[in-house]
Amino acid sequence: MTEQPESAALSRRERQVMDILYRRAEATVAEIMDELPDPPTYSAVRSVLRILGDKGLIRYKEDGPRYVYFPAKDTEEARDDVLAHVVRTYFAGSPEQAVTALLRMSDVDMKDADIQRLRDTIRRARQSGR
Amino acid sequence: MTEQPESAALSRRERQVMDILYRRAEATVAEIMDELPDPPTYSAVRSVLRILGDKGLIRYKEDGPRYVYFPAKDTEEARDDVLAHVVRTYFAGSPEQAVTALLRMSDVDMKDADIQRLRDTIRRARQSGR
DNA sequence: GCTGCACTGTTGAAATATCAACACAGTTGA
DNA sequence: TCAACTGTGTTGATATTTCAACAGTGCAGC
Repeated sequence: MTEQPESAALSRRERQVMDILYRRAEATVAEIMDELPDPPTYSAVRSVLRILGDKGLIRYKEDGPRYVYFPAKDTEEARDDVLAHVVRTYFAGSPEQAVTALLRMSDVDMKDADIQRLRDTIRRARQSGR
Repeated sequence: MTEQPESAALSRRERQVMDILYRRAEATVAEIMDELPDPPTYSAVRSVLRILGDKGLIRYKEDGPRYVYFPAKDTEEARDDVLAHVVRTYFAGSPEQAVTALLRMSDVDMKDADIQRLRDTIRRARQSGR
């Protein structure tokens, strides 16, 4: 069996909430509720937040009368984790392929020549770097 | 509320199975079972596969006496979808930032000058493309 | 033809996730 | 002060997910 990152163990709602928190960096219950698909009640959102807190994935600070929630893991670490997972799952472990896909996706009109140049750049960096 | 891709609607086990299928391209029930964390029984895995089939996310072909399952969506489309989600959720919608993180993470050891050149390449391609 | 084996098909129980209701606390403004 | 409002804390019902048991099918070897 292959070890999965903890994020893989999240339920549907838990994941939705974590995504919102990573996207916004922080959010109140009301804000989270607004962004959730098929928004449940305030109480339901708070249940999910309590569970995420129990799992150590989020924390909160007080902002006057209310709580502001944010991911416990810092952004950079979360980014590395998710990229590692995506590269391994969808790109056969090849970051270079992922980069190429990102560029193609983010700029449809990029010329093939540009992509080729980029690949060369990466390849050169690799060879000199190691 | 923000629209979520269908993958966001998957349960925990469903997502784990889909990840395995994307990573391996295809797999039998036994293979999936082997790779699942806390592997349940054969029957349990098949239940998940049936649900994924009902949702139209996977298909199967017959290989002699057994089924071989594979994602219904083709790999490239799945890659684009997952990258789009990651970029939006973790990189403030900036593919360029994602590329930089990928390169840094992947031990490419690119020089700053290389990264800068890469950025210029992307920027130029964007401007001319639009 | 049997028997054992390796599968799939289906059903319903058990575990978990999801959700809402309600009680309670602090703040604000009349 | 007190009523309305906006929060949190907790509990338990409901819905979904997860799982295993068992029946049925086809095939290989004796």
